[in-house]
Amino acid sequence: MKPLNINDIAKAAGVGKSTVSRVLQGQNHVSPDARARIESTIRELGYQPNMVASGLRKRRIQTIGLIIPDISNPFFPEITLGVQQVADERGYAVLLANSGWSNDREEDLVALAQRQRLDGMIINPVHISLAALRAFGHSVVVIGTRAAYREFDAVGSNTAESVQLALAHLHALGHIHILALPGPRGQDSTRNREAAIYTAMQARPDKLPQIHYCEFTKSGGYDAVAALLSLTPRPTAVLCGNDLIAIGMLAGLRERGITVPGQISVVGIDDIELASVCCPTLTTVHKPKREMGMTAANMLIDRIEGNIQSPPQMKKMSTHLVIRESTAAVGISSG
Amino acid sequence: MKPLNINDIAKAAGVGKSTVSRVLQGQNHVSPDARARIESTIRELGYQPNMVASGLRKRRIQTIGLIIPDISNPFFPEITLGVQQVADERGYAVLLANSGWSNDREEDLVALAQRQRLDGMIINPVHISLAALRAFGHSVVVIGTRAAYREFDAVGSNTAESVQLALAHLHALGHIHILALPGPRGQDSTRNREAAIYTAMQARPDKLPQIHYCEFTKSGGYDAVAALLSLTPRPTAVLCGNDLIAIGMLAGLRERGITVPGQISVVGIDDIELASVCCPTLTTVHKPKREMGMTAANMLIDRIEGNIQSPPQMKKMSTHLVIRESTAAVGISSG
DNA sequence: TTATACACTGGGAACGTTCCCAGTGTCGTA
DNA sequence: TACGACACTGGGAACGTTCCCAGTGTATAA
Repeated sequence: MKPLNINDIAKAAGVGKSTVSRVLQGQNHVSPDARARIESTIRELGYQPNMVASGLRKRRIQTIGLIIPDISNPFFPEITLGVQQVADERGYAVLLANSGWSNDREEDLVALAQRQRLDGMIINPVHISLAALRAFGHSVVVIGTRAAYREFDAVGSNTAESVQLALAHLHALGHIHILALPGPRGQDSTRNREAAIYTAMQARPDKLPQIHYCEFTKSGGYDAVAALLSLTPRPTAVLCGNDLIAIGMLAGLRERGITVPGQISVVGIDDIELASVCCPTLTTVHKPKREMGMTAANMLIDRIEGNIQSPPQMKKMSTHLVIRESTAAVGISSG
Repeated sequence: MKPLNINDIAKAAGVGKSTVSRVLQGQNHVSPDARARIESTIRELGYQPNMVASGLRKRRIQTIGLIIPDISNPFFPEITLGVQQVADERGYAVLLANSGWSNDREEDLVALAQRQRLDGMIINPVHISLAALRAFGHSVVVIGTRAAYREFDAVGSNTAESVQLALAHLHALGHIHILALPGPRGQDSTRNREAAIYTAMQARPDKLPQIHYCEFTKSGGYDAVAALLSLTPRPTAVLCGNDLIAIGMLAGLRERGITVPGQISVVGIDDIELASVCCPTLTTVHKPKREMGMTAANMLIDRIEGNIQSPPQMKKMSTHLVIRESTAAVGISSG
């Protein structure tokens, strides 16, 4: 009924519980004979050590938290896979939670992580306060490049570079009237993208893209079509804050019979798998999502295991442009 | 340095630790005065109870496991969201792990769940043995409708119905030469789909679809195009085991200049979000993924909390056909 | 021979909760 | 007044590990 414990094994193997514990932890100072006897007993009885008890004593539960906004956004499963792969290799389990872009949920989840005494946490923060994040009291790695969180380790993609690549591509194709959809108004990642736009356009401030705000979702992009069509002169290209927005926009444009890239070029950011399948296939800026997850997990576990005492560092992964069908040179007929 | 514990709170509030514990657990037999003092002390000092210690004593850690093959398959994030929503509402956290379709990983993960003393587990099994699943020793809910696991609670979609709907649709459009891609050879879910095909075709066993095996992935569908083209007479329609296969097939057909649905009709199963975005948009059988996840979580937590003592039950969620652009009546020119 | 080092061993305390139980006080009723 | 019922209280044992430490034995060096 009750699962076996270390004493049962000790008795069955005719040794003390300390010796069993040493074997479980792979320590020395155990005679080959005792070790063999213990190991075979464990196998025979199918004993699985209780990590809850061990966690209580060691203050290490071999589990990290991963808090993301929304696992159904295809950007995040890739991050998750990267995190899990490394966590797994290094002996950690991953507790996954979705904040649903809500501040309250984010703070609740961090409090939960604290109660669960997780060894560390990787979070893609949306609104959460520094105070709440500090209260966690263990190592934290932030996903994203937001200055507000600079006191924590972070891994993100180079937003400035992504936006720069996308805009340069559109400029090279002759696009001057551009609409930018950097994300929802008032969110940090939106501001990052806007800032990147200004930086990229320093040389020609007269040709700044128009800005329109929308959610980071398919329907956000879909709804933005109306805004696009109300502008005069009508933009010939759209720079979308992520691929989901771009895909929503493609759907909206198709519905209205506007051809892409014939009448309007569309470029996304992220390079989710969908981007290579939608119609037309999407020109976008590739982010190394899997690698970002792996890096985050490695940074976190290095901290947890004390391999790093240095000040917090931010790793910016580099990005590259993937040219597909959704962009083309600005045409003569555009109306 | 060291986090607060229940004794610190007891001392600060001038009561015994038992009383604090009672407040934390929302029990009676605490005077309003003491309760108020304790609650304000907790808030003031920012105390978060240690769920590891509590878990050790209560043998309940308020965490369930979710083991799926691959979170990057868009079918699973939806399941995950459903599970998490319910788990969250009912006070449980979710430990997520990917088996990567590997038997060894599956067994490792179940052993991990056992060591972590998770309260229960939801698993979409691929190959895992009953023995390994039984060894877990806590409640298990299986995702899928596979007979082998009938000793556990299960929630799945009605495969027979899905296949029946898809085939009926193709028949109604006049398709007789059909290729079916039920999944990878030798996997139970593949066999389920095949069985469903035979059942659906009982009335006209002479017109059984051709069968070709492939992975449940985009590239599985992509590679299957070659097999499709080698058949004579060439099938006019393809029934794909899931939407990813269908989308891979669409990509492969487009590359070879074969029009869909002009020359070949394609139908999928799952209705992932991608299906409404790809080109042409995909006719498919809708599965209530989110609801399946919610149901699984509710069944599991009911078991954990002992609300159900009844024999294992299987819930089959019903499905429905979503007709989009990828299917049409069989044409005159098909070569 | 003796001292020192070190591999090996097992018992007990500690981790932070929850639960059991025994003890106090108050109230209503016989 | 005496008594049971019951709200409230706090101390100690228990959950299953890990770590500390003291103790044994053996080999090596002086």
